[in-house]
Amino acid sequence: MSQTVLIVEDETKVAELLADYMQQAGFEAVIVNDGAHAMHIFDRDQPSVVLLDVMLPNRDGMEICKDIRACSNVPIIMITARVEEVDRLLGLELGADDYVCKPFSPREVVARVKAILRRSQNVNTTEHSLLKLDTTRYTAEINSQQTELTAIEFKLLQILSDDPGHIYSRSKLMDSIYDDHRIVSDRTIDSHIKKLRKKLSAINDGEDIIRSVYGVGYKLEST
Amino acid sequence: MSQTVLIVEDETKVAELLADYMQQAGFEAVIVNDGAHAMHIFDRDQPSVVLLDVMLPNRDGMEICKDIRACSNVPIIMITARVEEVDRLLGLELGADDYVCKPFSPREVVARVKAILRRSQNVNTTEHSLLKLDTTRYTAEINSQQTELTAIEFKLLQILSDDPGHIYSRSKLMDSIYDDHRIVSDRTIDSHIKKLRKKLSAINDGEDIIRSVYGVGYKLEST
DNA sequence: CAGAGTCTTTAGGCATTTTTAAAATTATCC
DNA sequence: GGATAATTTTAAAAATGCCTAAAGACTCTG
Repeated sequence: MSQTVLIVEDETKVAELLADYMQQAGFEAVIVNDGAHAMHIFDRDQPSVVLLDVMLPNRDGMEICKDIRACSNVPIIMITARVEEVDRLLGLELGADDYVCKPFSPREVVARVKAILRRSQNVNTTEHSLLKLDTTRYTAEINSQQTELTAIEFKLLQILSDDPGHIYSRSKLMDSIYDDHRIVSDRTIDSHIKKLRKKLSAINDGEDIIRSVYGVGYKLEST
Repeated sequence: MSQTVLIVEDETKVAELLADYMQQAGFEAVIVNDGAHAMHIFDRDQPSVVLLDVMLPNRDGMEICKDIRACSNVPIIMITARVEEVDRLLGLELGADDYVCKPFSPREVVARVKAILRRSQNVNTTEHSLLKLDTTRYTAEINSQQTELTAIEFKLLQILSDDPGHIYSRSKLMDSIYDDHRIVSDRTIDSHIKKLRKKLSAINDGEDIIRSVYGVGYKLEST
């Protein structure tokens, strides 16, 4: 059930670099290096996100963007060579969801892709009745009691609370926390979970809402 | 106590784009996509600025402008599709404070909004429970003790105090300080923060109201 | 163009967080 | 219930990010 990223980019090096990072992040990656074929592949593969270079041979990225928008609301991230161009593109109201400038950090692109997917999928996730997260403050609230979380603790909780009951493996949690594909020990996750549990119990009458599932991973109680 | 921008614009994409940028700049953004409801939302939310598209369904932007002017001096920025139209609008003396043409650069709009607020806030000082900022003097006051700030220090403090408790990343602070997309070292922000802290402590019994959040950024104490 | 003030960068020391490793506990399966 | 495998705890190591101070760069002003 892996999600597909369509990469429309003529520079092979760049395309493969992106593809590599996307795969590391758990996506399937499909590369098209020629504007003329982009729509065909798009129709065939029905990707979850499109990374679209503005400068392309045969067919301009902006045209492709419009064509996609004519038939789909799939998130589109435009890749452009210069910062100043972003403003111009924005003005054109092409309907892209985000913009990235070259030279970009692949990690950043992965982060944006994840962020966009999170946004577009958040629409139908129900909020955990008890738990509220404040992204601007990095705090968690249960029954109007608050606690401050570190960056990693917050992200971890954010993912778990995206879909309470869903069991996330340690490696999936790692992938979601780090935008680079760094490898850390499974025990690292345990360690963060432990700290999270401590902080959350403190504002929840000592009750633990994080459950470990033997041999699988962690989940949030799904009441 | 973040400031609100009311965006009256029927094209969803454009509205959301603007809202996004406004939020990045530390404002709250409210969107109305139908001229007929604009006044109602205006009364309800009491925005600090209004971005108003001229062409709207149901109710013309110019009429709305007049209605707002009938009951408020809030800054209004009109958005129009063609340059030539600006001249015509100017002739009508609608009472708008500024005009922007499509296709516009969102950054430019943000800059104009900030500029207008800077101007109009000259009169009333924004105040944190303890902290008062005087935009005309670039001074901060705590318990009737004052200190003078440099332009950058002042803007920095202004952003932080917009929403105490909100953690702003260094890059977000940079974006808010500079209207061009200039990139400076993260340490630069630290350096300004350091100077701010020194000046603020001096008028606050040595207490520091700026907190750093490891791996995230800075915030103002939110008591 | 010199001087003053402001802004930016640099680099070493310090603080916090993150990661690891190893021991203690708990769960699963037969 | 005993053997095995996974999780939790603990504590200490490693990594990362922050603070400071001082120096260099820049920008005004006269």
